[in-house]
Parts: sequence; structure tokens; C-alpha cells
Amino acid sequence: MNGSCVSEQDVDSSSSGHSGGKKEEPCLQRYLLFSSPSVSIISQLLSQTTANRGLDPNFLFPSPQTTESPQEARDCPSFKEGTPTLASPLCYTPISSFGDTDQFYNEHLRAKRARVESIIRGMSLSPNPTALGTNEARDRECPVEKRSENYRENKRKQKLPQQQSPHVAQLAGRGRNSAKAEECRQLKEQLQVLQQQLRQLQEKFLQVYEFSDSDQSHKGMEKTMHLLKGKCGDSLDESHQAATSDQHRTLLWRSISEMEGHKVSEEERRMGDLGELSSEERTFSETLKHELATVVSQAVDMVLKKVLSKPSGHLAQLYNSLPISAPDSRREDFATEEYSIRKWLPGASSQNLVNSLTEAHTEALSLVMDKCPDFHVHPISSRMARKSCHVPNMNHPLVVTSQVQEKEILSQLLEYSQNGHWNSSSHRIACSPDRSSQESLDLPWSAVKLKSSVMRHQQYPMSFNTAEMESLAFLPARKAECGELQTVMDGMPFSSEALTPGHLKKAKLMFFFARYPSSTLLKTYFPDVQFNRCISSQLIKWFSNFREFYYIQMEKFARQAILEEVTDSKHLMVSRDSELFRTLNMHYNKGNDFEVPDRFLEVASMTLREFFSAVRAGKDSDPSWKKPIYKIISKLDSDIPDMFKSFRCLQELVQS
DNA sequence: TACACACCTG
DNA sequence: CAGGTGTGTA
Repeated sequence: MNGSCVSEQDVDSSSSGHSGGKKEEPCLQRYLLFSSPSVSIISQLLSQTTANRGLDPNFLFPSPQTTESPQEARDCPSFKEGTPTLASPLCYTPISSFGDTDQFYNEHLRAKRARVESIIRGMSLSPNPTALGTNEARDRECPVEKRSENYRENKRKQKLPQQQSPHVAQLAGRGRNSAKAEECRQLKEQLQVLQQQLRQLQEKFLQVYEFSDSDQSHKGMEKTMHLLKGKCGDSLDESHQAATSDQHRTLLWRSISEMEGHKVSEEERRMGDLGELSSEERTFSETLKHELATVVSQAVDMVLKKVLSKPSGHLAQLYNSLPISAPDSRREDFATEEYSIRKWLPGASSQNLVNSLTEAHTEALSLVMDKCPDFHVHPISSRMARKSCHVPNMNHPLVVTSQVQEKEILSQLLEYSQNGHWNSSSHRIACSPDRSSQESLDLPWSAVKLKSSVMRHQQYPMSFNTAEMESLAFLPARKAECGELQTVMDGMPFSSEALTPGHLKKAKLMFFFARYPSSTLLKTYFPDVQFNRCISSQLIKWFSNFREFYYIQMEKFARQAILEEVTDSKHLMVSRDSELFRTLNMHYNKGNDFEVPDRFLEVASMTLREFFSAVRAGKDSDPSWKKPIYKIISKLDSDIPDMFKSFRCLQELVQS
């Protein structure tokens, strides 16, 4: 029943999320699917567009000094809660002062650089094919926070005073604001160019695919095309497609013929199982994969070469200009992304390379998206305290369109990437300063993903293993995305088979509302957990432990009150500044990122008085003297806000 | 018998 | 916080 409640919330948010969506990037993520070793259409297309639009690394990697000194960057509380929400970075407004707007641009630019530089770092490090296992092991062993911290440590170490290049000095001389605005604009242009290139590539592929389709897959692809056009639509150059598609079809089919009989990769086989792709289609997919890997690799190399040809220290400066203080998930994102890109280095398998490059490009696209104000993750307190009944309207269109057959895996993936990923991105890009209109969209995409996964789970009750769940619940969004995507590809919805620290944290906060939650209620509030006897017992045990601590404290403070010769139990009140409250808050709400409800204070006061009265009356001589108290307190449970059912809750708890 | 709970312990 | 144990309940 609560599941249905969640569903409704989801539906709302997703449709809202779409409203702003004039998105196009969906194409990008499909790079995961297509690659080919031959350098042909795609590379031509890339190089053509690049040549035409001029991929000036200066745009992608503007000098850091134009924005901030390293010290400034270090001190800037960039990602702190409550960072002023402003218009999208893509909506240019004149900058006239050093205010929040200025800071916003700085942060925005730093975020962009950080991501691009992470790509470069990954590419420029020496290949280490064996590092994968090691890294993964480290990934498992080392908490995200730790890795993030280490990453920041490294940043600090590398952050050395840098000399300003003449170019930079000149820019700075012209004034910070105008220079930054210009940089921002240029960055945006560059990214738009890249995005358009990718869209075109996808269009090409789809056209060819459509051309060759069987009736069955044709249907799916039409759907896909429709979606694509809907998202990318306006900005796509239709005439250009028409002019080139025939030629590209021919070339691609030639490649396909040459690839006939090639061994189908494991990945393909999986997809084949799900999507019933013909061998032709699989071959085609493989061809595209290889091709994309090659082309993207070349593009990255080209950019890197240009960057590296800059005066020495330039890259280091860029690198050092990365934001450091960032108690935000996106910093963790970055840390992990940086790591995951690094682990996929040239020399790895083509599939790995494709993955890494896809990730890299995703990052590149994310440059303009990550700083949308609406996606700042607020500590749960602000949200809960502000409006404890605020349940983010979450939905994942995938749910709505879940009738999609598994055989249409490709189009399903497209929908997924559009709705789950790109739609979020589009929201970020299209976000307006009108905060109110964004309320329903106020959802980190990782949360959307978690949500969507569970929604799928509700339709396909299969299970996810604990490790996968952990990756989704605790790893940064982008990391989760990879797992998610893999999940989609495997056709495996997930549900945690184990309780995570995030669940524990959530349970503790729930204790503020309910001391004696039934197992039924717990199931309702932990919909992402696959309940079994063990899980239920564990959760119940948790609350039992919570109660134990709670009652111990109550008894302790009651006895203390008696020792202090308090005569009237009416004088016993648990207020927010009382020692007892601090103790409890420290236990259940470490970090104090949740505003404890007043009702809990009332219940605590009552409990304290009950213990006080009982002890003072000498009832504690009875071995079961606490039982009546327990009975009283057990009736004081209040409803737990619905927001605890939402995955955003868990997400934020994890991030805070 | 299964479950929830409190209590004790590490 | 989890494991073990004893008790009460359905």
C-alpha cells in the first residue's frame, strides 16, 4: 500500500522533470552500446564538426586564475548547503558585481574544469591494466568518504602557488566578471558543440538501424527515434541527416559485413539474451562500439594534446583550481569518477575503453549541469524541518513506459538514459531561477535512479545482491549510475538484501517518531529492502537497541533528578538544550542534521517523569518495574512522515 | 512454535 | 550494535 504511494510520488516528479526537457544528450549514453574498430563515419563526423566549430582547448580549459586563486578555491564553501540558487549557468545574465552570482560562476566553472581535468588525468596517466581489480578491491574496502577525502588531500598537496600566464593576466586585467562570463559562454558553446556532435552520431546510427530493421525491432526503434527527436528535436539538423545518412548507411553496412562472424562479446550476449538481437545487429553494435571507442579516443587525445602544448604548469593550474571544500555528494562523485576514469586507461579492453570514454563524455556533458542550484543536496534537516511532510514528487518515466518489452532493450535503454539520466540533466540545464517551479523536481538524479530501480523492482520482483545495493545507496551518483545502467542491461531490478548504514541512520531518525514500530510498518518504510526473516529481525533489533539506550538514559536522568531533590515531576521537562536531549540527539541524530520533532520532546519528558515517579515511589525494587512504563511509552508513537519512505531520504542520509 | 521483547554481554 | 538468553504471547 505504501508502495503505491511511492509510485504516485514518482509519477509526479518524473512528469515534472520532463516538462523542462528539451534534452538531447540521451544519445551520449548509448555509446555504451555501440562501438567499432574501424574509423569511418563517426570519426569523420567528429573531425568534421570539430574542425568546423573549432575545438579550442582554451575554451574547455580556461586559465584558473581568471576565476580564483587556489586559496580562494580552498576557502570557498562552494557546495555547502544553502548555496544561493541562481539561474542556470546556461542562462546568461549580466554580472555586475562580486556577489552570489560571481561566486556561482566560480563554482560552476571550477566544477566544469574539475570534470574535464579528471578526464585528462585519467588519460595521461600511464596505463595499468592490472589496476582494475586492485581498484575495485580498494573501492569495496575503502568507504566513499575516505576515498573522497584522500582525493581532496591529493588536491591539496598538488595545489601549489602558480604563476600567471600572460594570457591569464590579461584576462584578469579586463575584469573578473566579464572574463568569467565570457569563459562561461565559451564553455557552454563548446559543450553544446560536443553534444550536437553526439546527437548527430546517434541520429546516424538510428537511421541506419531503422533502415535495416526487422518489423519487430523496427517498432522499438521508431519509438526510440520518436523519443530522440522529441528530446533532441529542435536542435537537430534534419537536412544534414538526410544528406549524409545514405552514405553512412552504406559505410556502416560495409563494416557490418566485415564484422560478420566475429565473436560476440559477453556484453552482447547478455543483451542478445534480453533483446533477442540478431547476429547482424549484434555485429553492428560491436562495430559501432569499436568505432566510437577509436573516435572518442582520438578526440580526447586531440584535446589533450592541445592542452598539453600550453605553457608548462597550465594543466597543473587547471588541476589545482579544482574546488576542494565540498561536503557535497558531487565532490564524492568527482573523486570516484576521477578514480573510475583512471582505472579505464588506454590499453584496456575496447569495451572498457568505451565505458571509460562514455563516462568521460558523460562527465563532459555534466560540466554544464552539475551546478544547477536545484540540485544542491540539502541536509535532510533543512528539508524535514521546513516541511516535514514534504515528499518529493518522484517518478521515473521508465515506470510509466515500463510496458516496453525486454526485446526492445535498446530503446528501453534509451528511454532509461533519457528519463533517468538525461532528463535530470535537462532539468539542470533548463533550470530557472524560479525555485518554486522547481520544487517538484528537486531531486538528485541518483535518487531518481534509486527510485526508478525500485519501481522496476516492484514490477519485476527480482533481487539485487548487497554489493550492488551498496553501490547504489552509498557510492556517488555517477557510480551508482554505472551500476544502474548495468542493471538495466542485465534486466535486473534491485532490492537490497541487507541493511546498510544508511538504513541504520534512517531507522534512528525514525525512532524520533516511533519507538515501537511494527515489522509491517518497517517494511513500509524500507521499501528498498528485500525483507526476510533476518532483515526483519535485524530492524526490530535495532529499534530494541534504540529503546534500550533511550530507557537507560531516562532512568539515569530520572535518578539524577531524584538525587538533585526534585520534588515535582512536573518540573521535569526535556527541552532542546537539556543534557538529556543532547545525549539522545547525539545517539540518534549524530551530526545533528535532523530537526527533532517536538513530539519526541514531549514523549521524552513523559518518559522521564514516569521513571522519576516510579523510582521515587520505590517501584524499582520490583524486577519488572519498567514494564508499565514501557506500556505507556509504547502508546505514544506518532506517525512517521511519509518522506521517510522516499528514497531521497535515504540518499540524503547517506550523503550527509 | 514463532515471534517480539528486554536484558545482558562483548 | 549484535549475539545469546529468558519470558510472554498468539
